[in-house]
Amino acid sequence: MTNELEFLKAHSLSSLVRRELEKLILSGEFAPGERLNEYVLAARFSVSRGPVREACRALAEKGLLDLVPNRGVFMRKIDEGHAAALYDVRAGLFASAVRLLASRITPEQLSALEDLLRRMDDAADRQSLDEYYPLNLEFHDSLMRFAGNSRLHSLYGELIKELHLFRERALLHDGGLAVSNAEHRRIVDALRARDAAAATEEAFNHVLSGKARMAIHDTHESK
Amino acid sequence: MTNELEFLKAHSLSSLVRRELEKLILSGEFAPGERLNEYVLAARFSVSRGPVREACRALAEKGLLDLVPNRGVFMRKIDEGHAAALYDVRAGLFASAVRLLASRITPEQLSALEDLLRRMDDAADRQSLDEYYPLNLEFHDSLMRFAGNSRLHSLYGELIKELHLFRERALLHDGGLAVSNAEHRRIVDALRARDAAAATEEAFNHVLSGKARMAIHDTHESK
DNA sequence: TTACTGGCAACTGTCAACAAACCATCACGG
DNA sequence: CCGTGATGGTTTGTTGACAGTTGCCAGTAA
Repeated sequence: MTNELEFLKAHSLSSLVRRELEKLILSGEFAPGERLNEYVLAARFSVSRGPVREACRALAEKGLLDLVPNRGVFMRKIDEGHAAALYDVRAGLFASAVRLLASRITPEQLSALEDLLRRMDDAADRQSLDEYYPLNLEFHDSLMRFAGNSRLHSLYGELIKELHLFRERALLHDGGLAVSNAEHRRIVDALRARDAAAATEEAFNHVLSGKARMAIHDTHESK
Repeated sequence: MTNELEFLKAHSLSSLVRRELEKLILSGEFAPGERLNEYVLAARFSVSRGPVREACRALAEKGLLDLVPNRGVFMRKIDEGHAAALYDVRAGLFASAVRLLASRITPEQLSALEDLLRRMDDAADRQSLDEYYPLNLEFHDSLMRFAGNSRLHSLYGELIKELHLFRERALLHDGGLAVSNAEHRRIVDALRARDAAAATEEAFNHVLSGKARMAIHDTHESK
């Protein structure tokens, strides 16, 4: 039995609302560009508008919501250009984590990654995106965690959440699974060899390949 | 004459307080770990506690303040471990920007960078940290801007602000100026050659050299 | 029909007050 | 003398209400 009172004492109402609202957003409850009514949200969570406002401000700061003065909060609408930019940032963070990890990876971490590789191979053989997807997520998250830099890890997680807002196309088309996992394997191989430069390169290109697989075109920011 | 009403209409009180509070924080007005009284801040800015709370939440989200439930907001205290981690993230973002820039840099951008290099050389010759420091800042900022990814740029800026909280030691000791600028030059050389891999490597190592110059030890996160 | 104006409804921005939590002080008992 | 528990003041968390702004819509004139 989880004691909810204990949870309430540790976290304030604002943070609870924030967590709940974030879940709603990521679950696709609201359409992109849709306006969120503070009053309605407050009623939905049975709190006053204060905590709702604070939660919205926090989520806007994280990039999940747009804030327009005197107009309200809107679901962030991510276009191709933004998604492409986010992918580039993500590639940089991922490559950086892999680079750090190359010099300090342990045998246990290596075997954990190799285990994930095998399971992803199985899923790819079966063309099962439903199996592959969570494993892929865990693979990336493990790498970030192993890098031993919590800030890097959390930054990456926020980026992933933000990218979830952009879901216009399928994440991977069937043929991509094997290709994607082959890239994973090259990263792990470089890590095992403790070749920081090669691992960095493979990691960076892996994310950029993912961007290409999503058919996101690089609209170079004009301004 | 700047019309202040126009400014007030565009930005809400919360955002004004936030901006002002950020300036205070970065100017070193408060000691690390010091507690900020919401009521006092509200009185100082002649507003109610609401906007102050929202501003504090936003700044806490950005990593400048610590938020403890039922206790209040505290100046973020950055220890060596955190600073080291931030430097690693910064290295990743910087290297990533340089990598992106390598394939699209224009002659105008190159000559702008080279101009900064020359001026930094002058400052280094004169051992003038006061001249060198802003130029160094502008050099890094220009690179991030030229990369053409606004998200990368703003993320980097926030990281720099956060690192400002850690000011226990001098930024560069005299001998470091020439060394630092030599690294800058290698980055620009690689960019001119459009050698993405080399530029990435130089950029990453430049930031890590900066970390070493600050004598920040790498306390590998235990957990 | 189209463009403009005035009023209306809804919503956000801000404030002041209430309730709960925390910290320090001090009295009391072992 | 030290540990324990009560007590008061201070500060945060939350609420409800008020004021200002925005966008919509009807109505009128060209």
